[in-house]
Amino acid sequence: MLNDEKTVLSHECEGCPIRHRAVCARCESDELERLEEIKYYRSFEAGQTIIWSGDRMEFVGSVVSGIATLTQTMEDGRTQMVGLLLPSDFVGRPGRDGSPYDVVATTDLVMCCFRKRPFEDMMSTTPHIAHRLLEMTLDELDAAREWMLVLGRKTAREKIASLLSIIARRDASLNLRPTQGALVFDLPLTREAMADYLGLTLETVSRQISALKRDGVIELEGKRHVTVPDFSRLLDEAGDDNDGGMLA
Amino acid sequence: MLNDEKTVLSHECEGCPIRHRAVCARCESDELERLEEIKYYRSFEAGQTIIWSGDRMEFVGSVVSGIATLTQTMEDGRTQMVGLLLPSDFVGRPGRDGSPYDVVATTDLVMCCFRKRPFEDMMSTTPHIAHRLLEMTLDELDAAREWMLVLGRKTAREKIASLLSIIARRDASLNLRPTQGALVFDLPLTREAMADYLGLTLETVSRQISALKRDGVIELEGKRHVTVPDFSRLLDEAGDDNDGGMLA
DNA sequence: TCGCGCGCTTGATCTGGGTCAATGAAACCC
DNA sequence: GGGTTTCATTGACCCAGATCAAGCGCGCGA
Repeated sequence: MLNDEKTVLSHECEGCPIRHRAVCARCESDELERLEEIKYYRSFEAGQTIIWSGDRMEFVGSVVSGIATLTQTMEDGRTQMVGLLLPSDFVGRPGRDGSPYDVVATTDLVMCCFRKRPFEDMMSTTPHIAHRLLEMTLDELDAAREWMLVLGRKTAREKIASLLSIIARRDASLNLRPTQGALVFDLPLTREAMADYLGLTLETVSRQISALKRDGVIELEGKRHVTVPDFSRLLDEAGDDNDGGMLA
Repeated sequence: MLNDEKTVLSHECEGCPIRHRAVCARCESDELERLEEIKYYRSFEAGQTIIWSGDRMEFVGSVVSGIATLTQTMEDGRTQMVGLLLPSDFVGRPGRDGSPYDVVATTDLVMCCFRKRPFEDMMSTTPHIAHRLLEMTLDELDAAREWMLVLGRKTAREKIASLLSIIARRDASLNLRPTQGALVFDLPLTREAMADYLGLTLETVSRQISALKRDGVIELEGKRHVTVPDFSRLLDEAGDDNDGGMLA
């Protein structure tokens, strides 16, 4: 389903939404060149903090491979993850200097970055880049608000199912077992990181995963490898409206 | 405080971020005229639903007076408020047709609207309007993520204090009693609406408000009129970093 | 090969906030 | 002025999930 992007690539950068979704299809070649000039890659190791809350951010960019998280922490140590960044997700706040949360690489991570100042200049002179940024920010806002429902009103079991279905949707869409509609994927987060995302403790996460396994909603091989035999069942458990069409 | 609206109507519109923050300072006069052409006002009564989740939205705009909320509901009736719209807040998703949540007027409400299609056209030809939209969307995103911390990790008492401090900041900054740094404001929400915003029940909201009153953090006159004798005390209760500068 | 540490699981117990139910108190309307 | 409605408070009890604590299993370095 993403194959046609390749035809557009000319320079590939798998997972970079600026190039793929906004630039390639519509940019003039000199815009592509200017982007190319301010672009660079950075790698991070699992566990490394990319930006501390309050730090100046010198770049915007997007995740190419691996997982990053946005995390807020209270003085007494309580932490809440406020964003989960999977490949192709955008990081950065054009027009703002600081980051209001920690950005952490939870797995080994590669990012495709653009130097911030020149990127902002391009943005202000290239309407469709600005437009794409707005699109992406609206997507993030929708995701944040959906997550507010999860945090505020769902039970622990529903929270786990919600998280699994999000990861499944994003991560497993290519690993679909087409013969039977089962999804297979690896959990990219520790139990503790899941707890931080879900507003739970790691013990509760562990218990609820065990419960979902016991009830046949998921199958586990090792601690991280998940098979979802029936995705709509998982959506039911998540309490989501399941209009069924999603995997059609 | 909004009386001057009348004097201003032909041009300025108190509480409209498009005109005030983005357009007036930087727009050419023909842009102002075009905006004027597609602008209109709408009034709603307390309790009225402005847009149902899934509905097509024909306008974008901003709150002039009154309070609106964004609400998500699960099939079984659990509801979570995902946005609180005070005067000057923006409503709308340029580039998108439907609303993913209910928009409800919780008090009598006046909105300043722009017809959506022509507004989008203007946006794509007027970079600084697009830029302002991005700014506002980033603000909303920050607010949503801050609220995720509230929902996921704070206690009931901290949640109430957080909500009060947000309303105080927005609503009471003009009603400051300068002699003593006390803040006075009216709660614009029922206990139930507060509960929906905070991921609590209305009983818990009521109990915690009583507790804050008993402990002298707030004073109540009637059910809705609040005095905060010491704002930094309230911030402490909210668990927020209180760097003190806010009211300086 | 052993031991050590980290990620995870599971059990026992505790508690914050939910649930259910009764009462109070304004506002409003005959 | 009394009845109805809506919003809020308060009490008694309960339970989902937190907390505290004990192991398990696997990878890794010596």
